[in-house]
Amino acid sequence: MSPAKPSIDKREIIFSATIKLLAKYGFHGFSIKQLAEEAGVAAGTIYLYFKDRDELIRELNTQIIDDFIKATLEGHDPEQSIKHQYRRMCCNLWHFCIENPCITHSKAQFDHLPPDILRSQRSHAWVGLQPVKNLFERGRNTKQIKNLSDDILISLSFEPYLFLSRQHLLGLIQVDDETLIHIIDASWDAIACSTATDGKHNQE
Amino acid sequence: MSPAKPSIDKREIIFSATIKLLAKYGFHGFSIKQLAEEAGVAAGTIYLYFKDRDELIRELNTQIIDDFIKATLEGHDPEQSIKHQYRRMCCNLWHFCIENPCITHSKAQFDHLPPDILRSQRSHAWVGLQPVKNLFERGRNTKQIKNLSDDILISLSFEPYLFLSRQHLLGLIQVDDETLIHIIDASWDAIACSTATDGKHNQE
DNA sequence: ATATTATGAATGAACGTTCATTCATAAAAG
DNA sequence: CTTTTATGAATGAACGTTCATTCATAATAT
Repeated sequence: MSPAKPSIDKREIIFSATIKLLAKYGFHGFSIKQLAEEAGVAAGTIYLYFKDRDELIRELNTQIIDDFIKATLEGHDPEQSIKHQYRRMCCNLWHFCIENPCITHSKAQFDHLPPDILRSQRSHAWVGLQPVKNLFERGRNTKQIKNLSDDILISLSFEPYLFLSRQHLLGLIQVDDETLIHIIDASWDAIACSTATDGKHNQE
Repeated sequence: MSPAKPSIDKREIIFSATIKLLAKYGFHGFSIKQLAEEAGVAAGTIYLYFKDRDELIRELNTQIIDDFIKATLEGHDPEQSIKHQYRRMCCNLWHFCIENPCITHSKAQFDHLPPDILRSQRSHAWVGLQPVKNLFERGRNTKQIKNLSDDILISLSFEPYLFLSRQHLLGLIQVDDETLIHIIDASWDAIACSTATDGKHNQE
């Protein structure tokens, strides 16, 4: 029907169409034909930008991880107090999730790929998460954060936001701004050393 | 090869073969033919026990949820202290996860099905989770647990164990018994009211 | 003109599902 | 105790569909 248009960022168009479809249907019912239709290109065009289906999925995965990390670290300032940095990150992560429903739901699809892919995905992610590692390290050294490994701290602190935001987006729960603050404080409690005074109230 | 036996638990055999394959390959690369091979039955046999592929998936999903809930609540005693009940549940959940790698990995596959299926899955789960609701309610009333909704408390407390156990099973992290205790305490901190003395040390 | 970009019909592999057939066992008949 | 008849669990080749991928052709850009 519509022949060769100028084309600038067909690649991006294909990416976002993929995200949209993955968010909507998951890997079930995701097909190149459907993707071509959603993206408004011919099936063959996709193969001009990606070697095959798997490469498309892998590269999208990498980009989504980078987007999440970038959003989470936005405005990061290592000079500030640890709890302040942490709160900022949580807030960033939460808002990125609810402002980008398709990305959030797509990401969930990628979380359970074959083990070997998960491994490379993981090592890639940790590179970008260096500021988080630094934050945790400093927190452990100053006895503000529990003496647990980075992975465990991540699982206890940031991971719940992904789960919660997905439920929020599905309309299964409601999280308003005030509740979010309480959730952030709660997740902080999970990783923080429970000294008598941890500054919970005087930093509000 | 193996002739027509009376057949008792072919259904169970098919179930566990499905779990095994889902854990290994995910929904990608899961096919009826492969399932038949893994289960040691003919492709057609599967359709004697399940209407179609989707029904198999749905019923397996329900059974897995029930297994998780049953395992988590094992030995549950509403008479004991809230923290004691909570610790028991966490411990149960963790051990069920690491003792049943295939179920744990399979479950992850189901977590991201189409929204309408997720809804019914969810409402089904909450029925079995009544003891957890009761625990949270009592905790909120006695100011031992933060005044947050059940969903949010679940996300902050139990959900991380699924994520952690998957990583543990993949060999990406190591969690020994001592670390587990610290994780349980940490997840308790997330949902517990942070009064000056919350009995962290005198209940050990 | 030539090079680049896009197309979508064509292809064959792989898929879920069906169904005519087999056969070990159970029931009935001798 | 045989022999005959009936059963339905199990089979796997075959079917129609859908899929990812290719490529000859066409459109646009340089």
